Amino acid sequence: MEKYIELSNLMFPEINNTVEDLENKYPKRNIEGAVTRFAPSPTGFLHTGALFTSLVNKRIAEQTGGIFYLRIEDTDKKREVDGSVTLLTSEMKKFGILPNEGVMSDTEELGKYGPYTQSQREEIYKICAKHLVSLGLAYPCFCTSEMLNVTREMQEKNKQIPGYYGIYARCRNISVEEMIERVKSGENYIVRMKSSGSHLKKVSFNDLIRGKIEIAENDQDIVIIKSDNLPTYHFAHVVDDHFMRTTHVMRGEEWIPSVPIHLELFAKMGFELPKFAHFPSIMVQDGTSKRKLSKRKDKEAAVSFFLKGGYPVEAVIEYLLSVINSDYEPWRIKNQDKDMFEFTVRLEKMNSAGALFDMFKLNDISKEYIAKLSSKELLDKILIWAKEYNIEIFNLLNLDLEYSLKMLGIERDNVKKIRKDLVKYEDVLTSFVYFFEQKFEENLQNGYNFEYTDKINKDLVKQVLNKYLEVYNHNDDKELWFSGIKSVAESLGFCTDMKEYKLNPEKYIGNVSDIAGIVRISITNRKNTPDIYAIMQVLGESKVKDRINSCIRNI
RNA sequence: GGCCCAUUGGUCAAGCGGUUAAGACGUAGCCCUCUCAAGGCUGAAUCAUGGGUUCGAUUCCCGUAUGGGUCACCA
Repeated sequence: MEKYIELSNLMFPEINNTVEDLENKYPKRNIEGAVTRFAPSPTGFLHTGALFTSLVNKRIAEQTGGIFYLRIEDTDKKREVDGSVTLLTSEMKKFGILPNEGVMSDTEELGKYGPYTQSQREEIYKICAKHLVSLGLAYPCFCTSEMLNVTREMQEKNKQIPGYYGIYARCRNISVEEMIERVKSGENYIVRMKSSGSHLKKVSFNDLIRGKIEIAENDQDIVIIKSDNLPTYHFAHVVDDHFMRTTHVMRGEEWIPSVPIHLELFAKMGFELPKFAHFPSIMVQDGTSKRKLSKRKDKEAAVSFFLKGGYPVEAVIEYLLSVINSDYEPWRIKNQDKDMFEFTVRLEKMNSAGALFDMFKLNDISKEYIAKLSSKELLDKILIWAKEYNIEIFNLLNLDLEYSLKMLGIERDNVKKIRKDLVKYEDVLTSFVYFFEQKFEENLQNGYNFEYTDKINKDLVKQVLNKYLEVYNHNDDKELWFSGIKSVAESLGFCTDMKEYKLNPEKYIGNVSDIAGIVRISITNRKNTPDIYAIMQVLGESKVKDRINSCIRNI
């Protein structure tokens, strides 16, 4: 026993504090609610799956009146990408899932359980590693990576379970005396946990989503401190989640296979076990099979994809909510006016199979969301978005804010008949090009979109437009406006009654909708638009007349 | 390959031993209509497979298949 203590002092001479000191420094939290966390590696942008994970963690904490904190897991210095923390936190902020403790930005940290960046917690891990060594539960391993590779290859060749365990765990059987000698002599080493498990025995734990999960015990002497003096994920997870007093460890399902390691580590450290929940992955269709959403292959894997395109962040969150608990949608339909966060997320209702990312569904939720906004709210949101992501749209809308507001207000007043053609903010440009003079003219470079037929030829179109100009009165209300269209139709031999036209099409040149269509194209150069009367009202009398006249001249 | 997790329409999924197997997205048709969108109505489409257990299995158990995950001094 004393030899182990000697060894631990030799390995960690600079460490004087004990686990007990840590227990005192980071006392149990005095709150009822769940303490949850999101613990990404700073390897780049915020992944859509990570957004999903942090959303659940945040909701569970908030619903129970707990704490949701952000911890940065930067123990792999090779993979670290500069600026990640700034990106990660700013993207979380945009989606409204900022933590209430931990890393808040690259320069700011909140809370008494820090530091919340793992590379700054070296001493804490060392205290814990030293503790294990002093108890004979961890030991220095002098094996080189070359030796490890040779062993692994041999094991694979012989169809044995690869890894550092049993007889292959060469350094676990070195006598303490020899360990002391070799450490003293300055030999390089890393620290491994001395496993006492057997893969022939099973351990089980309760997963909040999946229920009881039974897996073989861990029997590997896994590395806890690497040669760069930083801990491995497993060790850092156990130490941090204990001393940050996490109550619910909720992460991706890729962690399930390593839970036995964590279980053993918690036990060896004498720490109380947190609750576990493992989320299914968000999948994507790839040919005939599905696979995990991939950073490299899938544009929708990065949350910046939604930000850039101008998906309302609320819509993305609502979509994710509907993936988390499919009863979110019926709830939403019933509770139109409620905030989406009034919906209670239930882990046990979460499906444990991976769900395909459904762009159609997102689009639908997004349309629905935008449709519910007032034109003022919409304009404000688009402006905020455009200022950062699409300066052209920003400038166009700013040309005349009153005008932009009226434009967005078209067919937005009638709740039952509201338009849903905007999926994302970016779409204003394609949907409403013809409202912007310059854009409209650019579009005209390719000519007008008239489709001439035997009956409706260029001359007739001109005739229609000339006649229409005669009856056009900008102050007409919608009904009068339509009778104007009808009168043009009648005078040129077009039918004004749709049913009649359908019955006897041969009697007429065309019907009113052809007349309206001609006017529509002359003003917007589009075959399909929202209510043409409303468009004319927004454009204003002079612009309407200019466009019709210009059309007559140029076709 | 070992181990783990999963499997209800094209997609997300309700269901938790007896149901005409919900709903939403998508899709098809019709209606409405100045076009489109929206809206309304209607339709097509699902329990992976083989064994058990049971009076009765989508539901419980076992095998098979398929898909996913994981087996590092990465997280």
